[in-house]
Amino acid sequence: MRLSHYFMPILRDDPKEAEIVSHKLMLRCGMIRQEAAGSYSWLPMGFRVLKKIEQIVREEQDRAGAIEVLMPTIQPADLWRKSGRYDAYGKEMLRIKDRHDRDMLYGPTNEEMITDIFRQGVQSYKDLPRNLYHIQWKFRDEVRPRFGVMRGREFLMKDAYSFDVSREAGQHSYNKMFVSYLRTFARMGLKAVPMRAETGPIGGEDSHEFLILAETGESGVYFDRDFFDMDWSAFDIDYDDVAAVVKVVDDFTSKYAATDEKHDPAEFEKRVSESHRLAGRGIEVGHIFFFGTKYSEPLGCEVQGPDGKKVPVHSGSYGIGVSRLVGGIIEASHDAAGIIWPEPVAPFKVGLINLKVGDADTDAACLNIYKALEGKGVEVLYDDRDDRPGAKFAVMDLIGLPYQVIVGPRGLKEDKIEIKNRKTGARKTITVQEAGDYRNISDFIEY
RNA sequence: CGGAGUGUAGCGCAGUCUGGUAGCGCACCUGCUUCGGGAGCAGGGGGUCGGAGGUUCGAAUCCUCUCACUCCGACCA
Repeated sequence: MRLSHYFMPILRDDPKEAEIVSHKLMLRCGMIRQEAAGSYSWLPMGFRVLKKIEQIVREEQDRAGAIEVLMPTIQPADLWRKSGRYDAYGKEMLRIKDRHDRDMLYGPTNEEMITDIFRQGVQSYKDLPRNLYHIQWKFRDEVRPRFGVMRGREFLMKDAYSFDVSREAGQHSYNKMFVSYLRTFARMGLKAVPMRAETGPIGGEDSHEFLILAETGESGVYFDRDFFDMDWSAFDIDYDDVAAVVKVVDDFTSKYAATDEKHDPAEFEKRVSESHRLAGRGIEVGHIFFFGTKYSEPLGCEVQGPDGKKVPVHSGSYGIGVSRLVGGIIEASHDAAGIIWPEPVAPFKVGLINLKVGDADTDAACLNIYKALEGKGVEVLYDDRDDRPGAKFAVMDLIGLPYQVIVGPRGLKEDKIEIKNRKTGARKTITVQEAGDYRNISDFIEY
């Protein structure tokens, strides 16, 4: 993409309304624009990141055996009247009437609907287990939205719902989601620590929150520093291997980790040596629940067992805050100059900086590099605007693409171009010859 | 939902107390000089002051109502 043709309204100063760093940076980079309290338009830069995160979530859900569906944002109230939650949900639920004066609502969640879908489609234990998920916009009319996309009213969320024939099978479904969450967040460059959570008003038998560390997190967290030394990437696991899945879950739940709600200082001191005790703040990016039959019994969500009798299914629900993750990743990965995107979610991999637009040699070199990278499938944002070098550097650092390829007349005189790693600041210089007249430039960009 | 505050140019703000017909910085446009870490000079365009009503010869400024947004608290992915 050529920057001269792109839509990326950069702000030089922090907008007044933004409190936290991710909100400021997202506005300054032109990733989002606020349309109403807690409701945002996603501009091209932000949209690209959102889509990448969504896709990683999708791939890992699929890999763990979940099946994607899509349910509407606008739901009939009747469904919620049946579950008794239409009145219970309160003002957080946005209620709407259609032209026939029927009560509708903008879904704050889809539990009722997915349960209905499941009941209609599954009658026999032979059809279990199943895990259905969707990635959809939801609306909760929060009293006080804030922190940009971290706590908006409209937000993109992945919800999965598992249905199993027995407690043991349900636990395995829960464990699979647990492991898939580790994989999902690790792929985004995050260490999301699983912490035992209050099941809260939703209730159920088991629940874990996944939190990433950030100063602006909404929860206090206490955990064993061993988490940082664990291998977060080696879960190339066979999800059907029950024992292997259990082992990973056990590994990650054996260490102490708790939010302030569940924190027990005495236990913390007992289980974790002083030098390993870490305390900080965390942002919740995922939350999983195992309900058992808590909901299926009252809702009559049953299947016919081998003996012909109806048995309530064991269910679980699993959420990931997709839009929230955009802000969360920035909170966890930025510096004074701007965002530092982890490569898998970066809007572009490479920022190509033409330091002297209009200089024939520089223009030609940049164009060659641009074409070579695009030809190799490397996403590149080419700053071909007629602007001063300093401004270009500042903008490129601000938007935080992982690598910058810097080309100017001064370097080209010696047949040299420069590659900078945004995260480490490391720079290396390569010659045009080394890059095979730019054709192999992608080989020199570290991945 | 309680408390506090703010709405003036794309962004950040001054002007409001003490009414006289809107200003600054950045951004933007033109030209010249500059050009490896947010350049300099000169010239220029853009707002009717959140909205409605009222007071007044005259309202960004005073009064009434209203809408929106922000912050603190309680709540929450």
